[in-house]
Amino acid sequence: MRLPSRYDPNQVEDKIRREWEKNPYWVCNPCSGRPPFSIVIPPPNVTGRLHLGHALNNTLQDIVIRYKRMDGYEACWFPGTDHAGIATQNVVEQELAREGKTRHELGREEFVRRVWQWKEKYGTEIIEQLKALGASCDWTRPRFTLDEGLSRAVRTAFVRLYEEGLIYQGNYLVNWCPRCETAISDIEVEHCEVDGHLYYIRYPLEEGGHVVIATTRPETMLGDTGVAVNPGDERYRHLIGKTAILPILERKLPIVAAEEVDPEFGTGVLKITPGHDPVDFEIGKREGLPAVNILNGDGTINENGGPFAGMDRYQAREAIVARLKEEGLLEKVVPYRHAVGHCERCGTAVEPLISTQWFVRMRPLAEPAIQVVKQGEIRFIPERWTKVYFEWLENIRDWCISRQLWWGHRIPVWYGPDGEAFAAMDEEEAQDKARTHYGQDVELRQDEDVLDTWFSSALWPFSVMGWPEKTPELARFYPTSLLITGFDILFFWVARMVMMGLKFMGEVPFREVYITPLIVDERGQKMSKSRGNIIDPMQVKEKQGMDALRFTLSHASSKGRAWRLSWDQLEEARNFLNKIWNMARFILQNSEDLPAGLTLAGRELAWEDRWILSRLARTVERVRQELDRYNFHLVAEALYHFTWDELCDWYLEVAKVRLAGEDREARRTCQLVLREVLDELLRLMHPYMPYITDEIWRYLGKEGTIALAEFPRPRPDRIDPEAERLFDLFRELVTEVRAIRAELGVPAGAELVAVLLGDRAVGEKLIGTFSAAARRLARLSSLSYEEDYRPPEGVARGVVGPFTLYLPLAGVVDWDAARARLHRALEKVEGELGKLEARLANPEFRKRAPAEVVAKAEAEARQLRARRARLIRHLEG
RNA sequence: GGGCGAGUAGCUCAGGGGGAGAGCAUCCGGCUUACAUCCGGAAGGUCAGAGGUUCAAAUCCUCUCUCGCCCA
Repeated sequence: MRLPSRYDPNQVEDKIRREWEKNPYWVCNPCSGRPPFSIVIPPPNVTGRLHLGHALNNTLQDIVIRYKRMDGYEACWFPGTDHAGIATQNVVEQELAREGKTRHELGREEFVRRVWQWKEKYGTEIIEQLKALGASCDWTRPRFTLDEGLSRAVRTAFVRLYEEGLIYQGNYLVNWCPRCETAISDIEVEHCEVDGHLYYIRYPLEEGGHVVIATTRPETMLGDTGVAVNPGDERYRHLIGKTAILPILERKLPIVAAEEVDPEFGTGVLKITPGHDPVDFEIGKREGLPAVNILNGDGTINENGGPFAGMDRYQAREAIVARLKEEGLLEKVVPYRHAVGHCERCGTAVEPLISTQWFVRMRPLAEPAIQVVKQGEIRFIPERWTKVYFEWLENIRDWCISRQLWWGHRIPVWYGPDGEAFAAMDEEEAQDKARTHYGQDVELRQDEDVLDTWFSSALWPFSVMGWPEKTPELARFYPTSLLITGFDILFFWVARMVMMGLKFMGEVPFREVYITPLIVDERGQKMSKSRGNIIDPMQVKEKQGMDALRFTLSHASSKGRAWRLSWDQLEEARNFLNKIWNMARFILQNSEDLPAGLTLAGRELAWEDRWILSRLARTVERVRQELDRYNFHLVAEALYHFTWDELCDWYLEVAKVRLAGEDREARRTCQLVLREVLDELLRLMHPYMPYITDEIWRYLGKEGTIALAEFPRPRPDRIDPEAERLFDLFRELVTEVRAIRAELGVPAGAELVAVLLGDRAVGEKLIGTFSAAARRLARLSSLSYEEDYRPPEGVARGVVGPFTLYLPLAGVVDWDAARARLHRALEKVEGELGKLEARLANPEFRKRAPAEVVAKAEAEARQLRARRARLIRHLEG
């Protein structure tokens, strides 16, 4: 068995992946007897390529699902993709634009066909990348939010909500994106601070004189139908009930009182534009002021804009300002920074616009969604997200679900000749309903609009399992066990799934929600194309491998909202993989001659065997515990520490003594322990680093994939404090010798004699057990315990636990350095002892602190005093 | 305006009542046949600041400062 001395993930990962794909390892069986554990994937957009956000949450999902699968659960991870209405339509429109065409030229049917083509071509790319990441989804059941079954789920949900009065149509002010030419929901609007201007405009009064009104959007004055002041504002109270004249258009504007007016803003007088401002819309409704729409869907001024009709909204702004200036009605313009809403998808400034849209009534759905979390039926991790969830749901507004797009679920509503609406599963059913309503057959036409993508996503946890059919999957795997996603879609998706799950399934969609942080670059900035700071997961795969990426990403589960990723960290993970590879290589090479069928049972273990098995048992416990708490980073740390600092740095080094020794049986025992530890450690690490562990697993001569092997179980019988104490002493001895050598400038090759003095029983046991190992690791020609030792001239002294260590070094060494070293050690001991003694001298401490804390402090103080005494003696000698 | 998060070694971050940890970087020494993607050693911190609670605070509470995010 010749393994390369460097681990090359590119050689391994694709090979293992093909192996996984040839076999039905991840296929789950809803009828097995195992306890179920299920996750639905946050469906990535079909427009997408895998980015680090995907890589992160899918790595974590995969870690959990692999863990549960190995631990005996029927673990099912449901995969799929999202049709992503606006985003996908946009990319296809861009493609058309390059051909010099628009979707309108193509027509709806042809355009939708183009999008499907696009989806077929690119929609699988991200799935391929997820597979490359190692995601062990049940790939035999991929779903797409626009496929036949899910479309049926969407129509079913819509019709039911409509029939219960939870969906309604209305003419309201919505957020309109003039570039996408569709309505979008409140949470699809991103507010960003923008440097603009505040324009102070004179509005003449009918009775003479004028009021000055400040606005950031002067073009909206074309839609003004009133003026408002705060009723408590002394300056303007006399104007209430009077009339102002709109400049340019000369419309009469009643002056009304409104509490909403902030006397501090601008001049304290507000123009009322019910057609283009949410606050004004409310005031207008209350005061009976008409709403005038001045905009076309593309952001140009419509026929209500008088002389400005046809201009773009920003052109119109300039033209209006120029005109006002001409007429002497512009008092001043001052720079002003304010928040402007932008379309989340395309970045265009959105316009509030009145239009007829479909809405979901949210209050009745939100209330139960709040309750289930309050009652603990769903738990957020980290817990603080619960509050964010509540705050949104408690202040929820109705959800605008219609979109003026062509790509998506067409709204299942048909209109009769008089505009009567019939929501139905299909046209036939709509006809039936219409017939009943009208008493005769009439011509129906279907609503042109499609539904917000998130409407279908909200049904995902049960629609992927076949709802509205009653399927075995639903019976077995709903509610799902866990959802892992980013906080950016807490409102868009998580909250809505809870509402819809409760509504249609009568049960929460998941028990736990793990919220991941956002990944940013090493300087803490968002990764973006424009910044050029993107780390591409597929590039990482090539350079360091997916296991390295996964291991690095698993560190992200800390407390913050943002987590910095750098190439340095990826390199660290790559080094770790190389370490694992070489550790395995060492074990394999040194146990090639191990006869099959030998086991550890009945063999007498060496102290170091007991130590490593004890450490491994503790690591297993820790890993299970932290995995169960989703402390992914602590698991990673435990794996790293055990593998590198305990197994490689100490156990393997000590094992070399027996491996190279004459004692055949001792050698066999050592080989068996090495194999045992490797076997168990690989299984323990598998969810984190599936490729390398599966590869090594095969070299161990195991059947099948490690992914279906048993996850290590707790072994309290292997925990061995006595072995740990003795081994710690051994490590301290070796470390002390090494430190003295290094600090005193002993040539690296020189072999030294070492003598220990102190507790006899322990000393003899230590040396009897670890003499050969200590000699090897500390480069000693001899190591002895002596009762009665008279140190010669030129001896270096050290302290090891309860022992004094002597290293005769005549002529080899820098004695000033030796003294300096002892001085530093003494200072450190005295510092620690001083603090400890002060604590112990405090009667309150003795009275109030737990007994074991006091006892521990006393023991430590004793040890420190002994250590100090020896150090002082050494300095004197 | 309201809320949340972060501030610990030069850098990236763990730790969250019993006295400070890792990786990288730095310095010194090593190709010791698993690994130089390595090995051994060292140096480096009044845990943002100020109060408080406690026998005991990086850790809990209050306030302040800096940065980031979310909601209005």
